[in-house]
Amino acid sequence: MLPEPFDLLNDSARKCMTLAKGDHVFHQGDQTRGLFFVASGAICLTRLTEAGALVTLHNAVAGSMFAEASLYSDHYHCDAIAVAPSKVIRLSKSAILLRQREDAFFSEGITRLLASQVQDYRQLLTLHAVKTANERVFQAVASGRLRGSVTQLASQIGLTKEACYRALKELTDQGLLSKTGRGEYVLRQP
Amino acid sequence: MLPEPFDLLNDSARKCMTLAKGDHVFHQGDQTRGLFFVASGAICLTRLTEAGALVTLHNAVAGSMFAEASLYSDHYHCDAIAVAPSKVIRLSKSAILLRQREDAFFSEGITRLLASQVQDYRQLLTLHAVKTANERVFQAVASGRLRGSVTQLASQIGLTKEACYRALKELTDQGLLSKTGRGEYVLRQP
DNA sequence: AATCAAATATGATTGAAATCATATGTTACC
DNA sequence: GGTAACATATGATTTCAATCATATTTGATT
Repeated sequence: MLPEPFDLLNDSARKCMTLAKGDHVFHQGDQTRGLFFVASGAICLTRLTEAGALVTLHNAVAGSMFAEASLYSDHYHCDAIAVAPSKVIRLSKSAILLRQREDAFFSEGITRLLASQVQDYRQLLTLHAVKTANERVFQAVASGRLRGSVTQLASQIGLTKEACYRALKELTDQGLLSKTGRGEYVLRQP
Repeated sequence: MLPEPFDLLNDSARKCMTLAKGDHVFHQGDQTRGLFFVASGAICLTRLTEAGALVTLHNAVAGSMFAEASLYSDHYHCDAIAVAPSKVIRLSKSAILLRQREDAFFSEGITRLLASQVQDYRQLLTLHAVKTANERVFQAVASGRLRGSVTQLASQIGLTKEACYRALKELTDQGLLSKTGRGEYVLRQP
């Protein structure tokens, strides 16, 4: 359930929390107690800047983590609020830092996880820079991003679901994509 | 010049390379020799997918790094090509992996760097999801992204420079931003 | 001082995707 | 078996940012 290498941590390092919509996971300024995995629901991270503006930093959805950087600071620098009924797992900061010092394999696992997240986010940003909907959807499919629903793809790549459906249709008409029996889209082999 | 913790590496672990536009830093499939820092110019990372489509993974600009994840694989999984005359510094994979094993402070520095990159990319993606140009520019300024030129800001947040200039003007007219004597934009204090 | 490149700044026009609307198909659950 | 929720699908209309055009200002280079 937890992504590597956090699956290696024993149960005492994990604290499950059930949240109603609107509940805080933590507040800006709270002492850091660990990082989090979203088991279900969604968590929104917002920060009140010095100038008084509310800035959204991240919307963490089921299956993803948040507050990794809290490992290296004493206080959370944003609010984490459930935007839907959610379950999150807190991974103890002290347990992680201890394990990281004692277990090189675990430590490398964290670095590896973060490096692959960086890669993925960069690719997503690059994808967002593609101007036309057709080309964007094509690149997204080509890089294997269409696994869940079209709606999920749409929100990932910064288009509406309608625009995605239309692009998929046009790309199929142009022969760049083809649809399998099970309704999946794949690249057309030249 | 190099970001922490790579500034700690001694000279023998750094290899400077000067590239003409179009030169390859490495090819997909090459043995990994390290990760890279872009001193000047710009490097584009592209991958040829199994299905034969060319996907851009990242555009690395001056001051940023690329191929961090190559630390954990034997072969580069993309091409890195200079899109302008560039200087890059290669940081030796073996030196990094060795140092990482022997120096906990160095190892933590890498994790810290990657964690803050993850944070930053996430925030940028969140920013890209903001629908209107005015709100997007406001959030960008509120989170301190307007340091360089407006043109740089524009490409970061996925707008044209014209749209940015217009948004800055409208936000100023609305009293949400104000312009300092030196032409800098700051949040209007309420 | 002259020249060139880039940043700043706006106006006019266009176009592509968002929005709104609607219909059917598919699961899942009481 | 009914209905509620969501995914798929596509047409009509609107809107906002992209594009194109142009001018001034600033900064660097010779």
